[in-house]
Amino acid sequence: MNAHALILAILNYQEASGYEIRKMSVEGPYSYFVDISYGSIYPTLARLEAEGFVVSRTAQDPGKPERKVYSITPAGRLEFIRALSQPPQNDKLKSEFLMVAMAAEYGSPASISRAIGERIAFLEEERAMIARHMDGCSHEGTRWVAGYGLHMIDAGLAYLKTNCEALMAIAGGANPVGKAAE
Amino acid sequence: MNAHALILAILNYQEASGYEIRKMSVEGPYSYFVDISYGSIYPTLARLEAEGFVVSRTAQDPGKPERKVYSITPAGRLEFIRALSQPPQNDKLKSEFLMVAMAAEYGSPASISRAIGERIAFLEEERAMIARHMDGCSHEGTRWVAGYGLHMIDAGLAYLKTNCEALMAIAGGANPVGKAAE
DNA sequence: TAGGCCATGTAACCGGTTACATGATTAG
DNA sequence: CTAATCATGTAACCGGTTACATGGCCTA
Repeated sequence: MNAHALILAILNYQEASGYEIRKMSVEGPYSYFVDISYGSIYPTLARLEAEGFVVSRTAQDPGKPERKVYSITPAGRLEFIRALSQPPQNDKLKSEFLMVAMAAEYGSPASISRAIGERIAFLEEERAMIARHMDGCSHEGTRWVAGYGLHMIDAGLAYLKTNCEALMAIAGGANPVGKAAE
Repeated sequence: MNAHALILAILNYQEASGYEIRKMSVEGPYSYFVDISYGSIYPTLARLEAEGFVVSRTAQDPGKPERKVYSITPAGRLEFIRALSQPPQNDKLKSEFLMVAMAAEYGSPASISRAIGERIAFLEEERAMIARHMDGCSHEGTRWVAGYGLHMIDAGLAYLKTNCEALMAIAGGANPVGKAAE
């Protein structure tokens, strides 16, 4: 899922400015499984417009800077569907937490406990965000995906809560720094 | 988790050649949450050696090409622990499947059903791989992480199996191509 | 009046992938 | 004889991030 396809996907359902697209990818319903920043949004929007997949108009709300609101064209919708119909790549998970957990023996119980605590806090925050998006949203596909997200986050939280002591016990083992420096 | 830290993490537990490191990141116990290819492994190994974090020796097994086996140095271990002690970044999930699911209304029931089927197959394969790594492995951190992986995969499979009909029902709705091209 | 949010955009950089080049050995 | 696996490495490219530049409005 590159910027190209993601932006098309968003604009397929609503028109938006670059700023709003970025917000959606960070705080919005897409944030669970995508990520994108200004540095790729604005150039991509310009390219999509040059290719005829989106068009822009300027909008001005009183007391706010001028916005460039992009909307998808018929060609863009076709392109979106084309992108959708390609066999999806397998999910890619990048987790530093799991790396840290794997090497728990090199952390102190305190640092591991902090890492777990922070992770639980993060997951609960994310859960709340998804739940917030879910009610008030009537789009079925979005609700299905949000349901998936909630389910997975709950599973993660459950594992963390029932196994945090086990992980801290690993951390409490030998003196790893000494071991590492031997 | 960049190549630098990942390679250090692997070499912290065992010596390995670039080829083996790549295998581990694709088929091995690390594959669940990292990914890396030759094009970044070999240059990174060279850099790590120049920096004194790893050393290499050449090994030759009869009937096989010569290998360059890398092992971590005390400085490398310190560097590994340093990397570990930095606050872990939040997980990043990239999922094209979820994007496709979200836009299920633009797919046919058949294509959605195929996507779900392929995903289930993939998850089951991954599950088997993790389970395979888990027994026969006595390293506690690895087992904890593998347990996490199994737990999450099971959660994903459960959601998919109980909600696949719902998703296909979305796909079976309107005539999306006509809608898209209108 | 300082900081935060709105809003757009660029340039430098970076981490990584893809594809290629090379070559030996083994199994079918 | 062919394909697969083992094994190392490079070069071109790419997608993306980070940091910067700019500026107006609103709130504390």
